[in-house]
Amino acid sequence: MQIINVQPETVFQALSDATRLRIMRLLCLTQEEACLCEFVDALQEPQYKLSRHIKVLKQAGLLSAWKDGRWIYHKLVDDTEFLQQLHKTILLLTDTSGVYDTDLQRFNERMTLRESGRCRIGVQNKTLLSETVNKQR
Amino acid sequence: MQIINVQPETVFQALSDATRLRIMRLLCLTQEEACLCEFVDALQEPQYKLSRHIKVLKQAGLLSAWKDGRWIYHKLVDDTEFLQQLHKTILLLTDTSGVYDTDLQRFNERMTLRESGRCRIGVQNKTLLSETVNKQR
DNA sequence: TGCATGGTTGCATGTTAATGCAATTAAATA
DNA sequence: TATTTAATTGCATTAACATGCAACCATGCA
Repeated sequence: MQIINVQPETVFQALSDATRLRIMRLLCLTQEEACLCEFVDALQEPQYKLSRHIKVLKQAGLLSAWKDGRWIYHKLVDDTEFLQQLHKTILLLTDTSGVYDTDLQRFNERMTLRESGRCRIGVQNKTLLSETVNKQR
Repeated sequence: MQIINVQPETVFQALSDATRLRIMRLLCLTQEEACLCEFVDALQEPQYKLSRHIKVLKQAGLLSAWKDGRWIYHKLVDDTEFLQQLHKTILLLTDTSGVYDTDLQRFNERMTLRESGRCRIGVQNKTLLSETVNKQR
């Protein structure tokens, strides 16, 4: 239902960005599904930035999503042998800088705030939100 | 001796180009080492173009090379579990357009021209060579 | 030592992509 | 129905990248 015709190079292109690799690594490690606000708190990156990176991963056929009210949960697509192998490969990346580990810790902490397995709060670090200027009228 | 500190995203960045994937796929399939002119005849792409793509792959720690006179042989680096897994993944890419297969056929044909396992001729398709303009004096 | 040849590279050009800001969309709730 | 809020997106800017052309480097051989 998802992947129709993604060029091989598009997949690797999607993985050629440090932030997108952090997202992928986190999902490979945890085998979880998560919404944008949880990614924001785990990676400590601006909401709009992660939103766009997730979009790229989705268009490359690497992620799928389902909607639950205002929350959209993202998870790995793993319905081909290629993708399963790719995930194994991503897990073998050496965490030289320690980011992957830090991301995982913050993610796990953030996951404790779920209620009955669902995200019920928004981004905790408010500085990472895009602000809407008060409309003067 | 080769990989010192290649960022994870640099590896995938190197694979995010169709031509570079063709080079990698060919080497994964054949487990061979080959010189530039052999790649040129196999992929039917300009010499300078492949030269630069091979350089990118080398800088990403994916290829290594050794010199034999005027010929330089390139081969896969596979001294880590990550790289071995990566090669498996590349082999699982579906050859939707059939390029990988065509490349392999032309490569195998080209390999029959080797003498005692060595390349002894240059690029066969001369239109793929960069030409030097005659110097007027 | 000069030439042929395998391979590399500087320069110019067009394209794609990442990011920040701020506005917008969409769904739940008061 | 107005407001809050999770998420997306248009716009502008900057940087990175692929490519073609033609010159250049480097090695072996006449």
